[in-house]
Amino acid sequence: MNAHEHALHPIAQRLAARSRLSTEERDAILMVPSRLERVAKSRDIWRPQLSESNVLVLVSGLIGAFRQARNGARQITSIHVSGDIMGLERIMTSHLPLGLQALGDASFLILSLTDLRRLADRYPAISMAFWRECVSTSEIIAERLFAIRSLDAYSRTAHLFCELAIRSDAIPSKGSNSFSFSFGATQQHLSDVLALTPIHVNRMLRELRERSVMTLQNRLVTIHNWDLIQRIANFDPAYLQPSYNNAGAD
Amino acid sequence: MNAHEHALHPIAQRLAARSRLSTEERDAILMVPSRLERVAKSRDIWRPQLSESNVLVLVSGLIGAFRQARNGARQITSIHVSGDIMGLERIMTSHLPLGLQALGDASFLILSLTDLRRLADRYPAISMAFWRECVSTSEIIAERLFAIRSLDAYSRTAHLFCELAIRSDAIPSKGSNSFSFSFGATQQHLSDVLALTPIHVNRMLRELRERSVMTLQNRLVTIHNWDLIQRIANFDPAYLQPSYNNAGAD
DNA sequence: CGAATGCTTGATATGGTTCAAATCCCGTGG
DNA sequence: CCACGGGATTTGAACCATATCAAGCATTCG
Repeated sequence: MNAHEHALHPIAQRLAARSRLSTEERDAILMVPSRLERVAKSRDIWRPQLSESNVLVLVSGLIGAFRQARNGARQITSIHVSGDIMGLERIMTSHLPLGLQALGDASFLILSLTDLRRLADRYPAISMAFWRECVSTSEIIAERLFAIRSLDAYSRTAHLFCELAIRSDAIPSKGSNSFSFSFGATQQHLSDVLALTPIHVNRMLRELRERSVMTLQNRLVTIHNWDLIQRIANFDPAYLQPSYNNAGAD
Repeated sequence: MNAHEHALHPIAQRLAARSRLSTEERDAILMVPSRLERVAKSRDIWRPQLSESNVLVLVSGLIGAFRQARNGARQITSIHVSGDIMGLERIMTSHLPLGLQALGDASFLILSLTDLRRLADRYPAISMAFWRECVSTSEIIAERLFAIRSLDAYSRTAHLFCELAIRSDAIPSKGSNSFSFSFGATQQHLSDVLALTPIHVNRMLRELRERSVMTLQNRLVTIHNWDLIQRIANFDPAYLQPSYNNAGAD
């Protein structure tokens, strides 16, 4: 096993988890060259309006995908957790106004768009797997839009953590009602995701803490009562359902 | 030319406009059976949580894609205009919580998911074209999320009509600053898209009218000053850029 | 140990909501 | 052709969730 094969585990793993891939296809993915990069502290990785020809795979930490208004105000459209593939839509449409911002420390793989396009051209199953990834990202954004509209600040905050708990694979298989996962973003970042002021985010977190729903401290989220927080958030994990494996059949 | 070929023009046209398709591929699309359906007046077409095995192509009128909370509150995540393909993501992931609602009178084609899957399996270029459609829909949702967060009610309303003007193909090629397009939805519907009360939507429309920016009356939107409304909306059409044609090259 | 960054709290302001009600508009049936 | 009815639009007034402004406190890190 060479360095690349090892380094690429994340993307192959992600695709294989959600789509059925043959050994040949899996190997083809492992052959794609990549380079690991790290950022310490929150920092912009991509600016919107910048034509980029790379795709990123998050290895550790959190990255926010954002859009930016002329006045500098940001909306983070989705928080990415490790294993997520970012910028894949560019295979279809280059020049999208997408920005990426590390939320805390992060490390990620950089792959070339050209390589991935070649891969998609050659292996239809991989192309499908990519497509499925894009749909999944899109669902997350749609659900956030929904949450921002119809939930008040308290439920909205709860909703985000419900989503992250599942996407970070933090739910214990045992029906335990309490568990933890790491979360390195600041309250400022949270406010960019939730469409709230940092001040108000702080108050909502306090309330969640005081009501023994969940705590966020030391970059660690602890859910005290999984049933309760889901009820508060009006949360229905359907939209996160790991996609089904076969594209050809029902 | 048989009935089906005629009926399917919309979908073939849309795909061909954004992706390069061979004659064979185009013909294959035209062969897919479809059925035309109409609804008079606003009405739900699909309920979320309903597992549907169809894809819809809007022929005339407007259809809103929505999510619904348990308390009945709706967020319309995007308004579809004629030519749009709805529910295509289901090729990849069935069982998505998507609802569709006619906004006013509408007519649309119904195609079977199975047929389209077969098509995608057989013709990689068509599969790519589908994928591109999904990315494009997803961009529209992301931009709406952004608008709801960072624009106030007035700009937000303007923003929606900027988007619709372009998507409805209403912008005159001549650099004229004023033009019209039809828009059959009610202010109630608008409030579901904009994340505002119907009352407030009404006020924003009044303000736009009084300031000679645009008018909405008799199911017709008239933009009086295209430059101005774009400035008010902070609108940058980049995200609607008809996608580029070749997936294989930069 | 000092500086920076993030967190927390209080006081005040406001954009948009909510509730209530009048008016307009258009299709329908007499 | 007119009267009727019901949805859609418009307006007013009071209220509230969240923003804004201001300031002090806690951590972390160089």
